[in-house]
Amino acid sequence: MERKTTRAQFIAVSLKLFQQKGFKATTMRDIAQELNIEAATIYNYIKSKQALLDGLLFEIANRFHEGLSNIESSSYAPVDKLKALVNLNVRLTVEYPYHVALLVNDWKHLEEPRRSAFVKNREEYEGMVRQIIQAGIKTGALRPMDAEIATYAVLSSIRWLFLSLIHI
Amino acid sequence: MERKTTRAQFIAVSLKLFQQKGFKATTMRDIAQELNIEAATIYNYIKSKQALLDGLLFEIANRFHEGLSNIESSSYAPVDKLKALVNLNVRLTVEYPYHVALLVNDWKHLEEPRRSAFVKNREEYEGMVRQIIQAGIKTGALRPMDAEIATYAVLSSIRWLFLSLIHI
DNA sequence: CCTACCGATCGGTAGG
DNA sequence: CCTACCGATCGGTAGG
Repeated sequence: MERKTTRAQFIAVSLKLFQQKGFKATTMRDIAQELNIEAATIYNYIKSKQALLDGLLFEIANRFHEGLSNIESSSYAPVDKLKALVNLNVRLTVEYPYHVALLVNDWKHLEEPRRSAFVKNREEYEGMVRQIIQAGIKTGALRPMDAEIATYAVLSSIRWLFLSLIHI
Repeated sequence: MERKTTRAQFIAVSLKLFQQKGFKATTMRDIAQELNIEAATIYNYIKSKQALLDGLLFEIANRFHEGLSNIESSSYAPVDKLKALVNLNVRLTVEYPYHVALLVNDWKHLEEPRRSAFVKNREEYEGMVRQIIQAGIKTGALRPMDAEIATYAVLSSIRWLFLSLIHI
C-alpha cells in the first residue's frame, strides 16, 4: 500500500474539514485521520495550525487584492471596472471555493498581528471598490447613490456565490 | 459591591462573545471573566455550553419559522406575502442581531440529533419562501424566474443586513 | 512518517 | 456564587 501524502493532499483535506466543521473545531488529529497518518506527521507539512490558517487566508486575500489593484490601475471606465470586479469575484470564487469559505468564515481566528494586517487588506479592498463606484457616479455613468451601501451590496454577492457553490 | 448576575446579563454577555470570537473559541472562562464570576458558577444559569447554543439557536430559528408560517397561512396575495417576509426578516434581525449572527455563524456546532432538527427547520423555511415565489409566478404577479435562485437571493439579504448591524 | 510524550486548557462536577 | 478538582483533548515537540 502506497503511503506518502503530498502537500497538495494535505492542503485539500485541511480546507475541506475547515469548511465542514470550522477552523477551531477541526483538530490536527481530524486532518491526520483523513490522511491516514499520525497527527505528529502533519508538522512535516506545516509549522503550526495558525501558520496553516495564515497561509491559506493571505493566499486568497492577496489574489483578490492584486486582481482589484490591476483593475483599478487600468484605463477602463468606472462601469467597466465594476464589471471586471464582478468577473474577478466570480472567477476566484469558482476556482477557490474552499479558500473563499475560509476567508468568510474563519478570518477571525487569525492571531495578532496578522489579524490586523488582514483587516487592513480588506479595508483597502473595500476602499478601492468604493472609489470605483464614486468615480462612476461622478462621471454620470452610475445614478447617484450611497457608495458605501453599494460597496456592501457588491461584496456581499461574493458570500452568496460561495454559499451556492459549496452547498450549505 | 453588588454581586448577583442576572440570567439576562449572562445571556447578553454570551451572545456578545460568541459574535466576537465565535462559539468554539469562546470558553466558559471567557464568559465568566466578563461577568466577574467563576467559571463553575455559569452552571447555575445553564446546563451545558451545548444547551446554551441549542436554546439560543432555536429561540431565533423558531421566531423566523413561526413568523413565516403566519404569513403563509394568511390570505395575502403572493407579492404581499413576500413583502411581509422581508418585513419579518428586517424586524427580527434588528431586534435580535446577535441571535441572527449566531444563527448564521455557528449553527454547525450544534450536535446531533439537534443539528438535523435545525437543518430540517431551515429547509422548511426555505421551502415556504420558494412556494410563495412560485405562487407569485403562477398568478403572473412575478415574472417567470428560477424560484430556487430567487429564494437564495431573498434569504441572503438577511445575512447582509445583520453584517451591517453588527459592523464586522 | 512514527512512537512516545507533555504542558495547557477546556467543559464540567462535587459539595458546599 | 465559590473552592477544589478532574478526565479528556488539543497543539505541539523530541528524537528517530
